[in-house]
Amino acid sequence: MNRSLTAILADDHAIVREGLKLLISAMDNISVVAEAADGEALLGQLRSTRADLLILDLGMPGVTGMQFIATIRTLAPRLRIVVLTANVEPRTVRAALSAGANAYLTKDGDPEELGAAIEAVKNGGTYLAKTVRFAVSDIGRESEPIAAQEILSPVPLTRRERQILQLVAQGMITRDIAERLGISLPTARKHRENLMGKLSLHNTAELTAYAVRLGLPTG
Amino acid sequence: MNRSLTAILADDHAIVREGLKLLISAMDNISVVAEAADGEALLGQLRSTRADLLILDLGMPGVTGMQFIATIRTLAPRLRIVVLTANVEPRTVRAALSAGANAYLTKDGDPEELGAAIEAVKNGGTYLAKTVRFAVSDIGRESEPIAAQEILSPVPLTRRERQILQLVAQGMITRDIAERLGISLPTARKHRENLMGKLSLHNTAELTAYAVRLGLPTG
DNA sequence: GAAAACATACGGCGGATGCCGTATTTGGAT
DNA sequence: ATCCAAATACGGCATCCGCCGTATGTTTTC
Repeated sequence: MNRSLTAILADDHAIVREGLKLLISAMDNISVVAEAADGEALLGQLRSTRADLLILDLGMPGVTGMQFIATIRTLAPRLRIVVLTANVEPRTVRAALSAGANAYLTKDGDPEELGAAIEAVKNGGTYLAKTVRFAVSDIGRESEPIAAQEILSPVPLTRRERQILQLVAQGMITRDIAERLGISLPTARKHRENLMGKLSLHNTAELTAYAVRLGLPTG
Repeated sequence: MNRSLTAILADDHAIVREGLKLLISAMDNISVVAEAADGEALLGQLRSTRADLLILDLGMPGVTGMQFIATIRTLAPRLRIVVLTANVEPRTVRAALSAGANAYLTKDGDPEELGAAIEAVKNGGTYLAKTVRFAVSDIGRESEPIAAQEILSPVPLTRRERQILQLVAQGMITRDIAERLGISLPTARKHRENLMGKLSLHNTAELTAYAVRLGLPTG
């Protein structure tokens, strides 16, 4: 007989979180011992609570992309990380796995996948939602050139770049951003270009969509 | 003793829906009798199932803004509509209420609000999540000039405009959108311009931020 | 059946963006 | 003290965008 698993549940939507908690509680041998609504709270819970499993919503405020997963992986090497998100982009899936996630679930997937994922990672395995398996099926022919540089390095942003990303999320154009930060337009442009380069984004729409999904303040 | 309430649960994320179902099932005198993952399925359920209550996620595919609520209100005048969404924009809140919603809940709200909202609408009342009450509190001093034009008409978008808004939320530039929809670039541009005019948005960043916050499908 | 709304398509103009350079200054790490 | 990353600033060029027109066919609505 196995001992019971303990899980931390991290999702910024309290109502959704409550529902997930019930869903998990209905399973055998697993209990939710802590919850978090943002990245900072989650780090606090990880310090004060010992758990086997983390159910992590990637859309949370303060959870800045894959860096966050890598950080957790460093802090708690034996913690099993189950990513649960609405995002089905192949790049995100690969990045999450490279950063150290043990499973990747999508919110539109079958609820039974949650149980399957927990079972898989409990035994040291990996689980991918059916909706994203295609994302890694072609990893053999595509991942080689970009592996080390783009995926494993979760693109550390500088302070200025983060400030600009935040203002972009609020729907600002570069001219306004420059004014707000008290720097020249060319400089703001350069920061923005560097930012987009690091994130492999190629236009305003992609950049803004990325910034908003990170959960930055709703200007 | 009241008879038990019946509810239809509409949310495109199956896992979230399952959690919500458990959450609702834990309440007294209410049971989920049908579920839907998109607008079309929901309309089918409304035709074939008689229910007292609808829990509606505004981010669903095929649930095109407030027109959809108005449609439901017409089809089932006595149905109580509880909107449950991540969107906290005052305009959206007012528009949902104007279109006929009986309650407006946000996903980041306290789970107890769900019970409170159900209780309120059961008795013919209205419920607003704490996080959005400010949105209508100033309706007295602000609603007069814009009431008829902007609030009551929650800027009805055409089908094409909605399609384009959705693709914008995915980070597409106009050229790609035109190609995807099989129309010319000038046409796609025109639709986009009309869309921005209706929403009073003035650049790509604002439009994208708006679209993403509406909870449109994440890529 | 007439009127209104919608979808289609095109052109011009000015500004903003994406991408490519270069270069100086500054602050922190070694 | 030295080195390096970061922040600052500028220019050019092709493209995209925002805003302004116009126009025609289709669909919906009254």
